[in-house]
Amino acid sequence: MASLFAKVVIDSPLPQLDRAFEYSVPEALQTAISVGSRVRVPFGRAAGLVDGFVTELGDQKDYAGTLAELGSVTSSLPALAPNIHRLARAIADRQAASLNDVIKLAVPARSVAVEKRWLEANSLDSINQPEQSNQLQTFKIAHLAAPLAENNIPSWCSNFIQLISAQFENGFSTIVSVPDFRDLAVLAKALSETAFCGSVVDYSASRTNSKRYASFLQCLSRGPKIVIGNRAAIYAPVQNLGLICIWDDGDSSHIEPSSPYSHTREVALVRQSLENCSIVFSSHSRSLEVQRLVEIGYLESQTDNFKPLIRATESETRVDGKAWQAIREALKTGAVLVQVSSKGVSKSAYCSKCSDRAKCSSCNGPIWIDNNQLARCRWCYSANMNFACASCGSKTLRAGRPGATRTITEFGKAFPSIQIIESTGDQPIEWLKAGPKLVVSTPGAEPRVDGGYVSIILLDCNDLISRDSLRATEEAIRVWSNAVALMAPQAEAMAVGLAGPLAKSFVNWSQQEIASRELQQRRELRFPPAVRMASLSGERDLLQKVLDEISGRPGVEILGPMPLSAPSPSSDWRAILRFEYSQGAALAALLKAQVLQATAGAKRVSAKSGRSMRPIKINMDDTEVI
DNA sequence: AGCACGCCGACT
DNA sequence: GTCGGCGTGCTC
Repeated sequence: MASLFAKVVIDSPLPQLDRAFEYSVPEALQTAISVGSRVRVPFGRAAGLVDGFVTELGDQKDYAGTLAELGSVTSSLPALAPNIHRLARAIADRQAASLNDVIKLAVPARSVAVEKRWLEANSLDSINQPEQSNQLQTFKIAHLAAPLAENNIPSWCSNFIQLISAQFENGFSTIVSVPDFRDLAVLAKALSETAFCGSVVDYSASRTNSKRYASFLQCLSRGPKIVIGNRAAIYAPVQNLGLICIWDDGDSSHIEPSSPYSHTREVALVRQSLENCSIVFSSHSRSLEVQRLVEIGYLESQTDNFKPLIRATESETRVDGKAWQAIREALKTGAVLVQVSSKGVSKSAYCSKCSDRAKCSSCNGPIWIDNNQLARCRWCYSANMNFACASCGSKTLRAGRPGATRTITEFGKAFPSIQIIESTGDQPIEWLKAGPKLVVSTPGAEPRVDGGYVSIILLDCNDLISRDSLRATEEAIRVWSNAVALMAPQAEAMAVGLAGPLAKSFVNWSQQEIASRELQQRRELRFPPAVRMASLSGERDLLQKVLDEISGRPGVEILGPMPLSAPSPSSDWRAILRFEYSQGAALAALLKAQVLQATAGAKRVSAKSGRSMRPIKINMDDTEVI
């Protein structure tokens, strides 16, 4: 038998091992091995074997030295398909993370029993092969979905199903990623009534390991699939991908909370370009990232022609007369939703005259009132002693207002005979039957009600837009819009305490205009997504060492570093890097190399001091910092 | 991460 | 003369 060589990626969190190692494949293993197989190999001076995936097979070796022999083939199954390997590599590079960080998201743990059962029904050569022929004309769309449902199927679902159907009939698969399990339930139900319901793969999170592995294998079996799930679904190993659908990309559940800190939207865009498929971002309001892609001509904007009935009332009291009246009227016929902002303590500073968010005089970062009552920038840590408002010139600050603390008891007193239901993030209610009832809910936890709410009251509007985040307006519009989408067709929504141009645009459902205006502001202030912002955090000296190597790079601005909590020798520090999109790839590579070098040299320092050494954390798109 | 290689201080 | 300290570097 001819000689065979395998390149293997090792399962290790170490960034210095983030590359392929080459092994010779002993004759006995040559028939079992394929690209993507799980294998075990000898590595370094470790006593046993370590796990890895085969990424390449060939009859020539590249490595100049002597090769070790591959230890064993755990499973012939191509668990790391070439397209998923390419995607994972690209995401790791973009996020300055390791391939293994991404593989952990993309490839579920193996379940021997599930795999055995699958192999009995599907032979290995029945696995779909990639094909690019007969692809429908591709499209890249940003879709503003009507806040409407017909027969309890939201318009965004029907729209997705139409697109999925065209792909399916042509033999191509679709991946749909949604942020919320309620959205997933709605979509799954709508899909269950289609002709292709048998090809739907539930790829959702929060299931047992064996179920996840079963769904993973289902994606590999013959025929087009419709994969629906949360973040991880974007890595589903389908081999004939025609379309990616992303619902509500503004929802922060689309962000991976640990390394590689990727966003489903960005992973989707990378996969779309690698596999040359179509992509649709659909939502009720538009995220500024998608709006940017529209404005640079990458996505084509599409808007459903429907305008919900919305009134905005300027009000000093939390629930004004008009709102009471609307609730009372609506309760005669059906369910009423009252959206309240969740309680919270705010430390951000505002101009006391015009209520604009206070911004740092040197870098435009958000100003907070720290524990010593000093107005400090959250980004560059400079003290803003001589604050002057950028909008009105006023020189006085005020701390943000604390969240409202009213309870639903006041509604109970006002409507003693009515059923009152509370739904919050901690204890969400999912579905309700139609009929008179008052539902009080925090944003994102609104129960769905059969036939829709007959009235929706958005309270605390002003609180929501003055939250401790520069994304507050974008997020407020998103949660209001998603609430409005739960209304019955002829119903009316009321936004209490909302005034000015934002109120006007929202009432007119001018979603694109709102996003466009907000994005223009971000451009002027050089905030994401007009630019990108990465955060680097870790031990102060180490961090400084890395920053020294980055400083002076064109197109990259360093803000900080500053302590993350009260300064102490052990507390972590954080610096923010503001950079242009064009700098992304080079900066990620540089950061990864520099962090590796700095932490390698620092090992002995921390060994002497007795402190355990934590590596520097790189988040290439930290949305928390704004 | 492990683990060995390598070059300077107190022991049979 | 050597045992062992941990700083350095590599792992196909």
